[in-house]
Formats: sequence, C-alpha cells, structure tokens
Amino acid sequence: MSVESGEAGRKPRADGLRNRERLVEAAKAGFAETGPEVSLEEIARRAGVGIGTLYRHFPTRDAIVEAVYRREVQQLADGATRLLGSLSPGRALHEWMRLFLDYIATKKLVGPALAAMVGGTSELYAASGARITEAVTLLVERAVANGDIRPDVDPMDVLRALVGLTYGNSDPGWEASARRLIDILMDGLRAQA
Amino acid sequence: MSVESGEAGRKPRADGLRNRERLVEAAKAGFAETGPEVSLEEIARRAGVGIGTLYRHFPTRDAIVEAVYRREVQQLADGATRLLGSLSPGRALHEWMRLFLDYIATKKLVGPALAAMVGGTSELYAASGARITEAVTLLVERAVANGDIRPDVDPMDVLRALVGLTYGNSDPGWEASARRLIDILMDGLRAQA
DNA sequence: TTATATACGGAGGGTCCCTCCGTTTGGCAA
DNA sequence: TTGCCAAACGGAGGGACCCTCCGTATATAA
Repeated sequence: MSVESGEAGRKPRADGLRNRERLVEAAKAGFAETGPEVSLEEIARRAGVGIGTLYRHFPTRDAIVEAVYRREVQQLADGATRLLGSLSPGRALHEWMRLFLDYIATKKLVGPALAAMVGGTSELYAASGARITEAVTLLVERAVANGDIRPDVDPMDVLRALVGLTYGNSDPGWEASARRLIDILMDGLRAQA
Repeated sequence: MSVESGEAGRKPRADGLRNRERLVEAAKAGFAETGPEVSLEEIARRAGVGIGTLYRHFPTRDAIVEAVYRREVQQLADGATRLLGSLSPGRALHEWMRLFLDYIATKKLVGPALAAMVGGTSELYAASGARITEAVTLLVERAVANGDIRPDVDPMDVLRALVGLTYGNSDPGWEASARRLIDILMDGLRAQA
C-alpha cells in the first residue's frame, strides 16, 4: 500500500539482458547463413542458451525476426550520425552507402520472412523506412552544405539509387558489383554541375 | 535383345494412376482449406493412401504443388473449348470468365507456395500464361466473329481486366464482387461501339 | 493360372516446435 | 556480508512433420 504501484520494479537482471543480446546476434548470423527458415533451436544453440530461454525472450518466431530487423535498421540509421562525427560529410555519405549494402544483405534475408507472415509486416517496414529517410537526408544535406557534392541532389534519389542497385541481387559477386557502382555513383555526385 | 529397348514397357497399373489422381485432388483441397503449408501427411490422409505412396508419386513438395497448379491451368484452358462446344461464343466467354475466378482462387493459394521456392517458378508460370492467352484469344475471336461482342476488343485487354479484378482479393465477399464486375464487363463488351 | 514387376502402406529415425517445471542466480534489504 | 526470493535458466518431453526403407499385396503379361 505504501509503495507506488507503478511498474518500476527492480533493475532487470544482467544475465537476462546479455542472453537477449546473444540471441539476437545468433539469430542474425543464422538468418545470414541458413536463411529465414533457420530453426529456433539452432539459434538457441548458436547463442549458447537453452531453448526455454529463447522462448521466454521471444515468444514467437516473428518476435525474434522483428528484433533482428529493428536492430539492423537502428544501427544503419545510427551509422549516419556516427560517420558524420568522424569523417567529412562527403566521405561519410560514401561510407554510409557501403553500410547500406550490409543492411540490404540482412534485409534481403529478413524481408522474405516478414513477407511470409500474414499482415503485420507493413508497420515495421514503414517505421524503418522513415528512419532510413531521415538518415540519408541528413547525410546529403550536410554533404551539400559542405560543398562535397553537387547541390541539386535529392536525398530520395540517392535512396532510390541504392535500392535500385540491390535489385537482381542474390547472384554471387553481386555485392562486389554493387560496391563498384556505389563508387561510380559517388563520382557522379561529386561532379559539380 | 529381341525386344525393342525403348521404354514402352507394360501398361501403368490402374491403382497407381488412381492414387496419383486422388493425391492431386487431395492436395488441391488441402491447399484451398489449410493453405500452402498443409502437411504432406495430411494430403496423404485426405487421399486415403499411405505416406509412402505420396512420396513415390511426388518425391518433393514442389512436385505435388506443380501437379496441382498445372492441372488447374490445363482445366481452365480446356474449359474454353468445352464451353465453345455447348454455348454461343458470347455466353462461352462469359462463363469462362467465371471459371477464371475459380482458377484465381486456386492460383492465389498455389502462387505463394511457388514464390517461396527458389527459382523454378518462372518456367511454370510462363507455360501457363501461354495456355491462358491462347484460350482467351480463341474465345474473344469467336465471339467477335459471331457478332456477340464489339469487334475492337483485344483479347489481352480482357485478360488484363480479369487479372486486375483479382487484385485486392482475399477479403471476404471478394468473389461475389468480382462476379458482379464480370457481368458488368460483359455488358460493356456486348455494347456495340 | 502363375510369375513378377509395380505399387502399396506405415513403422521408424531424425528434426523441429513449444510447454512446463525443477534448479540456479542476480539484485536488494537487513 | 549475508540471506531471501523474484527472475531467469535449461532441457526433458509430447506432439507434429519430414522422408526412407522394406515387407506385403496386386495388376498385368505370359
């Protein structure tokens, strides 16, 4: 009675947080190596935890897929500000595009899993789309302001180009080719009109 | 030595053919009711045969999916000539459009399963597309020749309209709505320019 | 009718899903 | 520090599914 009945109970246990993190990491690796159909027991094994622990943290398969996906998007968005902190805006944009490739490689694996679910996929994609848009807009605006790239660049065009690059992927050697195209794209952006 | 070494061996056993047919029928029903993830054991159960029999006829899941799909397309294409044999060309076209709806309802279930497979889907779809195109072309040409519909109708437009009708399906009541639209479409086709 | 190639059925071994519950451990109060 | 106990752990186990293998049954041809 005397205690506030809010839900700010005790601090979450350190092992719980650690295992959750390990599971997401293991799931990401599993999706990348085995594909979206990787078994949950395999993920638990990779993470070095029991299957029960996996199910406590992620009651459904969708839950862990979403966790992986959300984290990737978050890291990609955070990557923009991080790169801007240590590089010139132009180089930050260039590096971020490369980061985008890794993101797509992950999304390519996670995407089908999401698509296979009934409903539920759109909000997740929409939310992630907004974050990515913010990130690329920030990068382009800074690069333009710094004179690193031509001023008539629409951030969304850059995003479209990046997404476009990734179509027709899944061939071996695709990623190397996409990296070369990104370099070419950057050359184009740097060329003052 | 004295016998031709071709592969025209003995006649296939009647029970083998019968069970194969039952399996395809059961698979179709299973896809329709349970969805593309229906278990192979469930299909065997529906067909009233042992699981071993299913695997002998269809060594992979893909094989039975393909069998169902191919048969549906075949039946739809055959439906065109069948209807032309018993109805006026205009009515045959109308009935065939309705038949198309059932086909789409099936394809909608089979399609995702095909899409989920890696590769292999395109040839199947391409082959079926050609058959459907032939069928609709035949129907439209006959109906035009008979004066049942206006002469400036491109068969492919009819096909596109039919496919278009089916977008945004999977809602309850979709099929009834599509049927009404087909009636309206036919009225439009009948109206002489 | 008999021989035999064909086809049948389902037991069985392996994997996976998910739940349940006895055991362990980290956070916190005394 | 110590001890309590909520929180977290792990994995056995039941059920479903996948697929293979092989003994049994039967349709066809001679």
